[in-house]
Amino acid sequence: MQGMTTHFKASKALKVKKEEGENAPALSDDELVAMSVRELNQHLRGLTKEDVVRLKQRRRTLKNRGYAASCRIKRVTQKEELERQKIELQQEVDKLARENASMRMELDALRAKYEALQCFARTVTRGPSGKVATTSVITIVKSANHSPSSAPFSAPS
Amino acid sequence: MQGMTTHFKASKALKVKKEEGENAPALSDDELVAMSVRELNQHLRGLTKEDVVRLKQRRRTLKNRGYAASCRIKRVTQKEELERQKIELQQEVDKLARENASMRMELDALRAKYEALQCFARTVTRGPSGKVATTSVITIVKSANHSPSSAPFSAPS
DNA sequence: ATGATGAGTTAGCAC
DNA sequence: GTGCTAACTCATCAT
Repeated sequence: MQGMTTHFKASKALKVKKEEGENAPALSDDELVAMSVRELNQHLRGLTKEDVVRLKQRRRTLKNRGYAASCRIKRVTQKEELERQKIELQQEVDKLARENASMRMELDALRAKYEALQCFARTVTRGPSGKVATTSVITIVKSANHSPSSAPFSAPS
Repeated sequence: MQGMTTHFKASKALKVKKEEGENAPALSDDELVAMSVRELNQHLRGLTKEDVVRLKQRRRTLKNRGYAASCRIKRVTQKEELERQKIELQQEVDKLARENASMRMELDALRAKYEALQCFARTVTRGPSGKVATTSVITIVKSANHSPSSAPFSAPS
């Protein structure tokens, strides 16, 4: 709109101090925006009504510039946060899916082991002559059990 | 200047103010921004160099206004998309977690059933006198099996 | 008064 | 030239 305050960062230009006869302290943007209301009022003494209004408006504009920057930062932060959470959830999905697959295999293996043992139990309970049954269940168990840690049951001594 | 209305294939209708000696068609913003370059050049005939520049600049500004709007729409759309995906992933996590818990219970139940059967198999194979063993495994099975569909194994008839 | 945000403007990049 | 986007300004709302 009006060609004012282009984006240059005046960093503490203290060329003109608060000397006595000087009424224009030439406040930098940083100084003006960081000033408290009470400090501002001290700088406002001896200025025309128009200058007061102009200075206050400049302060407001500078503040707004900062608010706009915060707003943009907040926006990108929230977006990054969403993306972070999304990745986190995706990892959790992967982890649970892996656990799930692993458990499914374990379940299948156990079911197989169980059915093998069930088969053996049937033969044993049906035919009381246990010698052949014992031999056959050992064979079944060796083919069904893939984990060496847990034998389906102790072989009879 | 007003006699060249032979090109009626122009997209927008010719407005008023074309009759008098005024050669400013008073393009609306919508017309100007929707115009093709070729159409624009036709409207540029007989204008000052300054007016040409001004009109082109106005067109650019109007275009930019539209771009800014698209940019904002895109921004909120992407954010909504992220939130949608996040909800979707959360639902998937919940579903997998439920499946997981269910399978864990199934696994525990099966392990218990298996151990009961294993126990029974040991007693049967160790002591060949099968009468007491048969009775005891039936008792164990009744306490460990919670699903009525699958009995651990058929009770001996 | 202060802070936040939608919309419009400008500068500047990429194609 | 066209489209996009960061930064800025302004209007407007809420506190």
